[in-house]
Amino acid sequence: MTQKYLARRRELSEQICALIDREGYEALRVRYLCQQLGISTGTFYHYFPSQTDLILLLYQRIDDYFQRELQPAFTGNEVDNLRLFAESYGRYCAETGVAATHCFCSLPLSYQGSDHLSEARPISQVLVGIFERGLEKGQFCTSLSPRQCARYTMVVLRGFCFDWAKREGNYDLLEFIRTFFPFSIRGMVEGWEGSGPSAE
Amino acid sequence: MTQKYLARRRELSEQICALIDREGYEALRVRYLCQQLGISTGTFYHYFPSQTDLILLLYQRIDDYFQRELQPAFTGNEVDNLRLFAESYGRYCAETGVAATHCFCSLPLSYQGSDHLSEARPISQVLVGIFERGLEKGQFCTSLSPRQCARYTMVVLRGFCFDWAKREGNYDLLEFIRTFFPFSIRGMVEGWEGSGPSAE
Amino acid sequence: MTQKYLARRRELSEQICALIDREGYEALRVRYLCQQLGISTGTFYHYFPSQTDLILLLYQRIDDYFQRELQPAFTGNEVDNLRLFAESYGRYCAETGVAATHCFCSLPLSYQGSDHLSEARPISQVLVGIFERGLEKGQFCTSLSPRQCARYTMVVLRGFCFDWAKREGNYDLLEFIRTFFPFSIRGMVEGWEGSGPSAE
Amino acid sequence: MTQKYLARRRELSEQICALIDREGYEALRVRYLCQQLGISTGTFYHYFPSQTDLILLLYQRIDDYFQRELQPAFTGNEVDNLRLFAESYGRYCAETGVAATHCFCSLPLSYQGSDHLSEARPISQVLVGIFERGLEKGQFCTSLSPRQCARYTMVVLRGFCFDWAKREGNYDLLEFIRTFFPFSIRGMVEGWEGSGPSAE
DNA sequence: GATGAATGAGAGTTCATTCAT
DNA sequence: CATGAATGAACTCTCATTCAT
Repeated sequence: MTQKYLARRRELSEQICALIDREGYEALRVRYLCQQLGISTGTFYHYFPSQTDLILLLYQRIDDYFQRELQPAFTGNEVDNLRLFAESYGRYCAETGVAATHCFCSLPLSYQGSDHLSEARPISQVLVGIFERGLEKGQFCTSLSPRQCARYTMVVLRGFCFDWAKREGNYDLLEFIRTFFPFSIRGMVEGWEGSGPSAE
Repeated sequence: MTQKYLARRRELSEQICALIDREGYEALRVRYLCQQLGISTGTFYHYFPSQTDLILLLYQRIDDYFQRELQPAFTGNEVDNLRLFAESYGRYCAETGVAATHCFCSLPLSYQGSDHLSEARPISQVLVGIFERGLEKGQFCTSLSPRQCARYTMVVLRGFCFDWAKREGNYDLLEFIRTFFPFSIRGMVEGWEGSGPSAE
Repeated sequence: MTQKYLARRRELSEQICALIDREGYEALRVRYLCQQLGISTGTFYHYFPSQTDLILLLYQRIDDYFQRELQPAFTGNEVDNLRLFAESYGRYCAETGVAATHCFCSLPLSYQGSDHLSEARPISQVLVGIFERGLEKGQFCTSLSPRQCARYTMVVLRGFCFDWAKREGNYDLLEFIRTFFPFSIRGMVEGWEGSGPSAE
Repeated sequence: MTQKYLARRRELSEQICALIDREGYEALRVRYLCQQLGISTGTFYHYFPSQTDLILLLYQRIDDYFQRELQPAFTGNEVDNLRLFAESYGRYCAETGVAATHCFCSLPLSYQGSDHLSEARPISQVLVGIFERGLEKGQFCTSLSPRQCARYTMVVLRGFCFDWAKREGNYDLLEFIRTFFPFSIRGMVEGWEGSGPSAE
């Protein structure tokens, strides 16, 4: 039954994500993964036709996180929301672990028609929303379109997190974001300095 | 003779770099690489004791580029130099190709005691120099140290280039840098807008 | 099922042993071995995680032989049992073949915590038992401990068999043992001459 | 010139033997050996047409040792000479090292018409001489021929030394020989007990 | 004589994937 | 639904040996 199938698949997905968080890339080897999950390789391929499906899991998870957990916490102040977004992104990476962060920052380009970097992805939509509303309300001050702002923000944030993962998490990612993200954004926000930490 | 050995090694290095530029990761497989170069695996290992030595090639190349080609072009205006640096970095990636860019942006962390992300690398030193002189001359306006500025700049630039490579080079990297790099830097530079292209 | 796995493993083990007996060292090369057995290398590694596991096969086989086949044949006369042991050891080598004999006489020292020369191995235990009982019953006459006697006996017997293998089995090992083993033992046994073949 | 060639070859031989004593099997790899000796592989092959020639070196050396150093020390008492021989053999192995001992005990069978186990080898001749004179003088008491005695003695001694090497030299070989060699020989010698150490 | 660059077969091992049960 | 035995191409790396210089 499809219902059952999807439920089991979701269950396995969660276990796999947890495994990747704990053990990183290693967990992506089918045999090892199956051992850890206590299933046969046959079963794995029953639910995940290809190994690369695993990568989609990581993307779905981050999208879910931002849609379900973050968006409800937003306030009417889009500048604050933006800061919240950036810090949440960093916190997500820090919690998810170096390995998983490295993984979804670097590995996949696009796979089976699904573009993981796409602005169509929910996480980008959340960000675009922030800029749309912020520009409307005059909280941001830039000639860029909301889509451009969102794109730029994602590139920078991903850069931050990937650097952290490449350095094996040997510094405080959240602190780094709090210190340097304002620099990246200041140019787009009138009076950002007054509304958050500043390096000056 | 060592002279001869080094010359041959350099010759092979160049061919390997060219191959990686053309074909990317694939080229890193020893057998394939040897086929393409028309040498035996024995010869390869004669010059490159380990496969991972290949990665060092990419880093050496970029360091060479910035030391030999860029630094002599610097002027007394460090803000201009910074822009030059960013654009050169982008141009280097664009010329080097998607595959090689992806390769040196993502793959190696550190290898055999040589930390490829280290601020000690020549390319970072060049950047630190810009900020040191710029701060001295009052061309920059920030409370961050030159090292912090350089670090931040590298993280952002790498983020730009890696994004471009992950999207398989399907947009103009240089244009992207010209548009968005000023945003990342503006907060550190008094009057940046007036001294270069602006998105406003 | 583990049952099935072990059965298949045993089946392959036997084929491998037979192959080693026939062809010796050569057979230890994974690729060749797989060809001969008509299995893929993947299958081989499924049952034998490492090539060195093959060596354990040879040791297990000889241990099994002495525990299952020889020990039940022992009588109350430990001097006779000792002779039986020596001749059986020789017969085992002769039947097993030059190649396998050379193999387990020379190659391995110790592997993965299992010491193949150890006095703890079943084959040594069998021998120690002979000397323990023989000394108790006064059938042997020596100041050495049972363990020392067993150790000495094994060293000598192994020396005999290894020599035979090194000479490519070009003489009758059993006859050699019947002729010379008494010399090695006589000093420990009161009246050995009367109880067996003598070179006088 | 042949003279010069042989001199250089002998010089290299000695360096190689020293190297094997120090580092064991490893030294048998042509490349490594050449590095250590400071010669090119071409030079090596000039003097040693094949790698297996190296093994002959070890045999020649032991033969030389027994001919030059031991034989002159012999007395008129062949029983003493036999003991001297056994202890010298052990001492030679102990000095030569575990690696070299393992090497010449196990590796080669026969090569290019030269049988390393042959009774024709000088070392065996020395031993045969002991038994020939001993039997003549009535110092030994056995029905075996001198050649058989020598053969048996070599097999036992080699067994002792190989065991020592296989256990990585973790006990005192000379003490072992002093304790156990008499057992192996007692049956052939009237009154051996009185003429040397006994385990009783 | 001496060099060392070049060779290339062959080593052990990994791992995503298939498919009969 | 689930199993896991079987596959086999591909991987990195080693090393004795040759030969043009």
